[in-house]
Amino acid sequence: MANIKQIATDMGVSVATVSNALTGKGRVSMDMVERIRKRADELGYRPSLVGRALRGGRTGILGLVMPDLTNPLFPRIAQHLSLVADSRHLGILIADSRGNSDEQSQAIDRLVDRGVDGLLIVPQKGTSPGPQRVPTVIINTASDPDNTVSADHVGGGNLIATHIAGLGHRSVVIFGGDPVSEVQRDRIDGMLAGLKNAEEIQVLWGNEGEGLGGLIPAIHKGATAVMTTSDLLALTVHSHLARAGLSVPGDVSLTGFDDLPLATAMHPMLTTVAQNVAQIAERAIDQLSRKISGEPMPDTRVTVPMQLVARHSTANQKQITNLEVSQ
Amino acid sequence: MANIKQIATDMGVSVATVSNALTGKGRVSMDMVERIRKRADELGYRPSLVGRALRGGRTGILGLVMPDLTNPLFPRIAQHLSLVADSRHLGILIADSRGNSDEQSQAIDRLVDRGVDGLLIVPQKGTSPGPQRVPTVIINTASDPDNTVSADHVGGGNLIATHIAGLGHRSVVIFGGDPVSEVQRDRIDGMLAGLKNAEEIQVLWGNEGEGLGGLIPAIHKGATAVMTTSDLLALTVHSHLARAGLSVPGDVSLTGFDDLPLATAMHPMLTTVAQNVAQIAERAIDQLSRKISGEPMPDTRVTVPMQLVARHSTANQKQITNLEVSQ
DNA sequence: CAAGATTGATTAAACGATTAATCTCTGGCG
DNA sequence: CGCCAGAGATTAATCGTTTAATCAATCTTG
Repeated sequence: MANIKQIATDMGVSVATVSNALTGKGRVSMDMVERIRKRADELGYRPSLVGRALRGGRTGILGLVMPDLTNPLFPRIAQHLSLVADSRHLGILIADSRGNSDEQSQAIDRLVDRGVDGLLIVPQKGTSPGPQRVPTVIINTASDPDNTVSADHVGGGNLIATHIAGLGHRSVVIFGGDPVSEVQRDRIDGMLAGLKNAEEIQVLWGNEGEGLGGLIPAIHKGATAVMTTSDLLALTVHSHLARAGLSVPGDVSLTGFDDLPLATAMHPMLTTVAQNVAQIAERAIDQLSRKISGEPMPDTRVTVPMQLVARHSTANQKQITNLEVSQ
Repeated sequence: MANIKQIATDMGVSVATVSNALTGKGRVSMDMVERIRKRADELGYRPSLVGRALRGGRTGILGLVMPDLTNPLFPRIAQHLSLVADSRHLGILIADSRGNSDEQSQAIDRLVDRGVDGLLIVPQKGTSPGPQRVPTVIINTASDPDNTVSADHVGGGNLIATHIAGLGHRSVVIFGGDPVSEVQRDRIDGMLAGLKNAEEIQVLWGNEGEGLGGLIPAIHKGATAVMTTSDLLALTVHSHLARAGLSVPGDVSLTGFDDLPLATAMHPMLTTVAQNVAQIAERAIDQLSRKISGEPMPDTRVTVPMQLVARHSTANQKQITNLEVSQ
């Protein structure tokens, strides 16, 4: 591998001059700059980022800590983070927190040992990592303390609930996966806010088939819409409705959350709410870069709006139900 | 941050002695080793991996190149790779190849510039990256050239086809997403091999709703099972069958591939085939580490068996169909 | 034309570790 | 007593870069 010394001896100048010529700092004649650049190109010279890191005290690498990634949304975040990082000439080192907060801090330690300049943390459900030895930005849990970049889960809940209310639904079931998750609680809070004119709201919890017992009875008692806190949950609900002979959206409207790939694979395609993952990634890296370079922070908590994706699993409230309700 | 020099002056010895004491190399008295270790602990000393990398020529970092990750399997691979890497004291730097092979080589360049010791590449569909400047292992495309670690897609296809054949199905539809994908072609090859006693096999291609036109007619002509090359595809097929009034597995058996989270969220739960992602990750990093350290390679291509996950979307062939066939 | 400013380059230290080569003892042995 | 071996430590080079300090030569200016 060609290094700066090689170029220097080739051109009969000092390494300092080469460094200055290539980085554009210091004072070097136009002529010299050009010749050095040329030679560097010929040799296919690539500066050693390791050498640079040692001297400069910055590796240009960000650490990304993710929880157990059963949630299909995380990879998309990772993908966009990596895209944005690239464009800023940063690298991303990943670590897995394996579903518990002990491993989470170990993962963080390993990243810090490797000399990352900052940390991006998607925290375990229900935990919020304390202050770290390096600049840190938390992703995606709006209820967390400062230094957080997050989708507006409350706003998203509100958005989709308003959609449902606008279709005339007055009796609604809300189905959540896990009460420990701040994200899910936020979403439900938003839904409740958006449903303030509803006549009957029932909140059920449970995942992977549990807690579905209350669903069918609720519908027979007049509920005309089911709102879930995740597309995966919506799929489960959909299957159960189908088995009970209830059609979507004919008999009951159904909504998800996150706009996962399965939302368009289902039939009818799922009405859901999408996170602007690209923007979350961008803002997160923006914030982190600012912290690293010690710039003043304009706002310490950033919230990115969500977007309603209306598809075919929601429809106007049926007339029959209308009659029942108006009795 | 405490460094080796700090410890050295604290103890009144040279940095070389400290380094030797902490790494266990060179000649240092027991007594000295103990005292140095103690002081290092007190200071919370962590060696600078950057300094070490510069001197040693190895960063201890592996680059992971992933294609556009709409495929929900990739994140699981990434997760396990990160786990295995940890246990070997390696780091993983990620890069996204954004769906085309140009960006893929740029992503590789960036990783190499960062000084990774080796590359793990999950290639774009239909492309196979040529030889690289650093040791490389390709993941998950068995039809690729050497240096590949992959699930046995052919074997997996065979496995699930044998399951279907064993249930008495003789007329089968195979549904693939994208003929460009080597992986999917391998899977289908395996299925065909496992169905050699079948009487009628129809292969259809298409994703996101396309190509489904031929499905219902095929079933009315006597097909009793549909096999797909992906769980996502299976979900789409399932919805279409339901709309046509056909039940799974009552009227027709259905299979997926990969055992994604949605496989258990569906109803009935999907019979599918699972990749042993943990083992793939382990073997991949094993191979790569060997290449990096220049050890002789026992086998250049590694194949990891897949596993049948029989759930409730497959059942014995119906009697009615039996009659039809036996006419 | 002398003093000071400017330009273009060099020197050398620094970042944090590893390691080959060297040095200084002490003890063993003939 | 003299010599050698080996233990235990040090010295100094090295990895590839950046950068403050310095120097020599040229240009400006009163």
